[in-house]
Amino acid sequence: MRILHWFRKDLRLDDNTALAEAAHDSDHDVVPFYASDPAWFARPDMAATRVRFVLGALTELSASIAARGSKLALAHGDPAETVPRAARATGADAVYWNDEYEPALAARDDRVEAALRAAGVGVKRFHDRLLVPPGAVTTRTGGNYTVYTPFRRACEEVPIAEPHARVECLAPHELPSPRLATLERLGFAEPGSAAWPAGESHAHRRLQRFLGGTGREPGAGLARYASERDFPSVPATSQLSADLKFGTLGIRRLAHGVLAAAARDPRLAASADKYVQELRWRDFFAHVLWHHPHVEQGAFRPEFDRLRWTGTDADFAAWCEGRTGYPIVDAGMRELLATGLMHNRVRMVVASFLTKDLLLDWQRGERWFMTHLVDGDLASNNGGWQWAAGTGSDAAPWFRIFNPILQGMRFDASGRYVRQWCPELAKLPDAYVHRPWESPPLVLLEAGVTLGETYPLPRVDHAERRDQALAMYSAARAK
DNA sequence: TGAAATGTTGGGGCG
DNA sequence: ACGCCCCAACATTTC
Repeated sequence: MRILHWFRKDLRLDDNTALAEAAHDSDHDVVPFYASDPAWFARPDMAATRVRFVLGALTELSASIAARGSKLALAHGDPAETVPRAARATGADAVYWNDEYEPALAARDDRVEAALRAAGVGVKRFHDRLLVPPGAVTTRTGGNYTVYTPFRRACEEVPIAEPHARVECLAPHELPSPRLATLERLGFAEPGSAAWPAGESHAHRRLQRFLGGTGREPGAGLARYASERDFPSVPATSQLSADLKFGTLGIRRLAHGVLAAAARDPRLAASADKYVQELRWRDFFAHVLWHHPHVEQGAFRPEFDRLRWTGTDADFAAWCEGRTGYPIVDAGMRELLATGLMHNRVRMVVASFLTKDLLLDWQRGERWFMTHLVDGDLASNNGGWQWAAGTGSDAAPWFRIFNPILQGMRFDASGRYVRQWCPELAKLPDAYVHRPWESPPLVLLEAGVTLGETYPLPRVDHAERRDQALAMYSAARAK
């Protein structure tokens, strides 16, 4: 029996559920196939940095498949046509793939499955990308969880599956394996951010570095995760979000890697526990989107669709470009443009600032993030924004408003992060680096800062906007 | 996975 | 010695 494995956002040979099952069921007669879907590239919020990441991951995948005596078959077009065509051309009895849970992708996959079945080709779909698939945990009354903590507790009762072995044996075949398209051919300009080394080997390298396996970076990553993951200038995070997004790393490989590291060194236990909890937020938001697809269009709680946002386009532009005059906010927004990532603590700060200081619709921020994040994921990004805006299922209370100065002083006390991304403030003393406008004129002079020229004056008064935001939210709830 | 406003307590200065 | 006030430190409530 021959099986076509349809690669999608699982661009790896290791710990790949559908691929491993296909290798098993077919006795290693697996044809590897990637269908590039024009609808995906054409999404209005698609980011060039993500397209580039996918192309990089495909390049490596294609090479490692070639090294195993096969080749990655490629087709460009609607998968409902290209997948059945590829199955027919290669004489496959069945097509296997790992499921996606975004409503549009799930609907597309249903169409592909129907087309395959109509053509007499079998289909098997697998859960792969989450620790716990949607629908696998239910509340006592049979509903789905909308609050994180009970969700997490329920998920903790479900054992994390063992990673699947890397598939080493793939079948030779006659399907076309054209050269990969380039960014330009796909209609994207080279992004301004530096490229993330993409592909399975880079993902594993990042994982090993996070776990401290190289030994070259003492105290790197996991060892500091529990205590320092909230400090944006400290490299205590895994940097694996894009690898999880595009499947260059399997979630079981990651989770078991972290847990095994903690088993070897008990000092890592707290960090490992915390890290898995953060992975469960990713699961949580995927489940919320699956069960409540309306969150893609608006607030989880409909009363918050009535919020009357009063911020201006000029405010939005200042936020996007990192010139609000609040250093921690500007640093984060510039990090996003320069790297395609932003530290999670800072994501919360800039999201609070957009909604509650600039009084701008969280959906504008959501879209901006999607068009610039290399790890941009509908469920996680939407969930994060709804959390910050207070409109979500298990959101921060709407009246929880971050003070960007206090957040800066608490999580970037040394100012290292702000100085990295706002170098024009580098010479300001720690005491003023998060509030340059309160700096004595002489101190500004010595630091070479001219407010309004070398660095913006604060665009809004935080205390004032805080009151306005509270009034805005109260009004929406009262109606 | 806040922050600000408000309330309470207790030590010390001082008449 | 005593009461009063101030205010820092901490706790609680409110947004």
